[in-house]
Amino acid sequence: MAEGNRATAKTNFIYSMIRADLNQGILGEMPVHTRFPPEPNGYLHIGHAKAILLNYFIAKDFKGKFNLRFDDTNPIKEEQEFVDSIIEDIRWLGADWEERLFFSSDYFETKYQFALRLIETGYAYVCDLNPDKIREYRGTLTEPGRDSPYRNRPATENLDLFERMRKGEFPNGSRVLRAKIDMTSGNLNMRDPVIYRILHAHHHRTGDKWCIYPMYDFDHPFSDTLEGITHSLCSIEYSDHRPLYDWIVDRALELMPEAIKFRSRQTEFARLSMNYTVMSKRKLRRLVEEKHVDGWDDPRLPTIAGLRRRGVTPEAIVDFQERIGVSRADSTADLALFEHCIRQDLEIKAPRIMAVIDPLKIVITNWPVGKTEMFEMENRPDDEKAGKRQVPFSGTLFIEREDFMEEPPKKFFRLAPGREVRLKGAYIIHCDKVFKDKLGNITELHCTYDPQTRSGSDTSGKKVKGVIHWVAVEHAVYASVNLYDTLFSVENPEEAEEGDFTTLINPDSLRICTNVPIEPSVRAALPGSRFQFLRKGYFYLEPERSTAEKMVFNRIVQLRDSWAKTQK
RNA sequence: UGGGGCGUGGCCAAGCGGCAAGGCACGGGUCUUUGGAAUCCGCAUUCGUAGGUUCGAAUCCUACCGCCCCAGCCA
Repeated sequence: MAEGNRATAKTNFIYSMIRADLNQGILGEMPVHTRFPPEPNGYLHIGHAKAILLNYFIAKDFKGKFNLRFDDTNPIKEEQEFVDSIIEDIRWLGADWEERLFFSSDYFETKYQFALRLIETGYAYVCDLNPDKIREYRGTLTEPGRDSPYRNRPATENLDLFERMRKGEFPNGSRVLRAKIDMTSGNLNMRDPVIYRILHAHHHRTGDKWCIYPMYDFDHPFSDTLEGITHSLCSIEYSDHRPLYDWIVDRALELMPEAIKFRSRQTEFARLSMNYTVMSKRKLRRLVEEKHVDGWDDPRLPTIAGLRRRGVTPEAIVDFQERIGVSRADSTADLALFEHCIRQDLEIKAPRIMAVIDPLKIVITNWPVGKTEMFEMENRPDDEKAGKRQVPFSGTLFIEREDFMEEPPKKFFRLAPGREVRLKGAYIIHCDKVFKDKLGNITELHCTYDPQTRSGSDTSGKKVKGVIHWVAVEHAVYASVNLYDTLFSVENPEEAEEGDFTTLINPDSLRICTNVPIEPSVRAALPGSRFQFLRKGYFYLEPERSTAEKMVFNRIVQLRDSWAKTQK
């Protein structure tokens, strides 16, 4: 999609809605303004990336603004550590909030003033019911609730009580401030929702200044109006909260118009699910805490930190986000689509290099002893500008164990006794002899090369179907390679019972190969760079864990493998 | 038995009364010194089901079915 056309070309329901809003002029002079409102109580995952990028690109496409605002209204669960990691992740994704980094807690005083006005005008009251009683009075899904006995407390008394709540005169849980709406509403959220609670807790930003904290339903819409958020996007489960959102916005417009920049509105969209992984915070936390994975940034996790450590690029995530689309229907994105996006991005970025994951030694018996020949190989097919590199070839080589079969099935184009293959960029070899240990394991192959088949100047006229990669033994650099696969072996681990979902973990989700021979040009690789190991996949030179002595590569994604498919 | 949503091919997703976009996946061909990439072709007579309105319905109406969310002083 051409840049600049996105605002008019995108067909999802949110873009359509914004276009309609613009056409009807309901934004007035306001720019389209979105925000991402994370609670700093955990790590971000790819589902959050969908929301972040959706909000960010809407602002960008409509030449509007995008805010980052931390929803930090519950000091018990929130920590600065998460603020830092969230900022790092969003920045890495490329969503730019410019100078608009905010915290809900920035507005605590204004919110308190707003609450005071709600009380003065009879829209809110202090309720002394304890949590159990509040629940009891709320009724059930099918039965209406009953009015709290404190519902008609005089405003002056409410004001006094609320001010004393702020001063810290009452213990946690003893009283709350409630909006006076409708205890018989079919929507539980409208049955006089609690909007302030007493919490004697240290807040990561405001310290001990407050001992009452606003609830999400009160806080969020009000913060949106203060920031001039025109389109407040959230996930489907908040649909039921929309009437309350509107109620708060309307009260703000009515009682505190001087502080309000816009009559913000909420729009919900379906959150992202993906197969072969879990996204729920509880399950992710268990995986980390029970050490099923190596921390929040384990490359098998769908966390942004995990994807980054695995080597996935932000561009691939953006592409994925664009392709999955946005709607209100529950949906599960296919891992295959994500992998496609990753490959497509790396296909044009990653230089090729040869590495042999599971080495089998071969000896070229007619190769002059001690001779090394250099071959010039392209860093990227289809792109000469990517340059070339020198790759040494000699008489003892490693090839991939799976590229040889003693008794090849039909359609197997690689090496087998008496058969020929081309060693990529070098010569065609013929397999003469197979050596085995006493257990019958193949230990070595003896082959002969055909001098006339030199790559680029082949005069033999030979045509071989198979081309395999290789590494010269005496020139190899040995690295550690982490082969990652899906963390779960079933498509929908999220549907499993919380109690036993860990039994669904894929036992082969990580295979560590500690001595993988790689062609010597890898020595020049910069930490954080990505390569395509020819025929094997895309790999990331992990900067954090690589040392001067040993490079550590993570497999980002495998190449498509139509041979593996035909084998099935 | 309350309220709010959603149902278009295996997975996403356009479509908004004029006769089913696109992507991924899948199947097949071409090309290829990556069984990669590229490229071409195929892939829903049908839109949860049943009725109705209409010359004409995925789109409008009615009923039914299925799935998801809501009873935190979490967000």
